[in-house]
Amino acid sequence: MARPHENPSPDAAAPRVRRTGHPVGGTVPAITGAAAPGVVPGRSRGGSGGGAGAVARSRGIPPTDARNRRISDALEAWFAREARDLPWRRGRTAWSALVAELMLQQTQVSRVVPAFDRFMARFPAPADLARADDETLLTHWAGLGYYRRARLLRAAAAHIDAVCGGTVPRDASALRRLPGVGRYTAGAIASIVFGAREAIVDGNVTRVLARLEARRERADDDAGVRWTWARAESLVRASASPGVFNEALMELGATVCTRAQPACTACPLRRECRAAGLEDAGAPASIPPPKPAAVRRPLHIDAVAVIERGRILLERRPESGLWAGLWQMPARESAKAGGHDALLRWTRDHLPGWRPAAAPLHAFPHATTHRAVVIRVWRGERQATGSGRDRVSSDRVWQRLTVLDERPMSSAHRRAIEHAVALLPAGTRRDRGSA
DNA sequence: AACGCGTGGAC
DNA sequence: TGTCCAAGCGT
Repeated sequence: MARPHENPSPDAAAPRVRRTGHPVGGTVPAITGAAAPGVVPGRSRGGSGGGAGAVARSRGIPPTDARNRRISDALEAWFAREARDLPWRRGRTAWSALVAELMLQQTQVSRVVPAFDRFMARFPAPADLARADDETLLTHWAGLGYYRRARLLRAAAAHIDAVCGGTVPRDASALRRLPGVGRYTAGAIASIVFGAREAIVDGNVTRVLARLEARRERADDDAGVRWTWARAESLVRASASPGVFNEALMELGATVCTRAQPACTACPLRRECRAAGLEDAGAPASIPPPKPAAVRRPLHIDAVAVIERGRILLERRPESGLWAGLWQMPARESAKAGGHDALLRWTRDHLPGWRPAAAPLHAFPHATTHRAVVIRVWRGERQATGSGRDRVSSDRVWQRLTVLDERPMSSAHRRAIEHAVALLPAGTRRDRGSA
């Protein structure tokens, strides 16, 4: 796991530092070691430092400031005790953090855990990823969804390799110039890896802060987003260690202040939480209100399983759109369900020499965020057209069934193929040597 | 600036 | 079971 090159994280071990019962308001040991070179100064903590802070204290700290400090102290102390042991928190470097953050965009931790170490082992430095071909790249991203992120990460790696001398930038503004790195990701890396006093807002933070201040409205719109970022910024200004605070805020949302059943009795912010004090029963769980259901457009996919001598015919999807660049069985796609006749016409044009069997082998639904997909799998039958070897266009391949996992595919299409192979006669599955 | 982009956990 | 949504970003 040691990744000795480039950007060792100053506070990689921060959550694990000894916190022998420091009460809220005490100084935070060691994690301020994140105040390494290049850190945005921000507010210094704990001491009786001169300047405006001391003046403010002598006149009485504004309530919001005191509250912000209580919140950030309690949260950081909680995180020091309760932080989960996650792969990207071990031996963290800026590169490993960048990989983790891209993978974690709109993706749950449990999905990323198995993929992360494989990816890092294959691409230990930006230069390794910058040179990767599509197949290798997407294979290592398989199952994570939102495959465009993989290409953006590769583009970021290429930028780092070519423009930044192989080193991940330190500033949020420089990080934001990397493909795939937006406001959240830049702030996360700048703060968590480099200790910069940058705020972050993700889904967890949005929910936690709305509950903390009993802000009942959804924060999707412009005003809501502005409010959330402003609140996050005021808290990170008060925090002892911005990176620890930011990670703790997300962790709280992921493990305690969850969407449906928040564990308020276990929450370190219970005393500060304004939703917890609301009259209506179960108030925190009702914030924010659910978003109205989005319409899912139907998509019907009729895939033809063309299998011979232990090989299956695969085609590559277009470079943009759904499942961009991934492999699948030759398939007809349409907004409305088509019958056998429609598929037969389609195969005449797109799959000469083959035709679909009379009835599908299998059919199953698959939902994406915006689509209600129905996939039907048909067995491909030889047409008696006599000619020799089929012409296979450049974006199609005969793929050996024994090494199917070499081809990056969506989960949906991989499942379709597994069904097809399982249901076919054993003879067609057998590999009869080379050819 | 609204929309497209995957997959599966949780309830 | 259907529904919401998760360490968002690019266009």
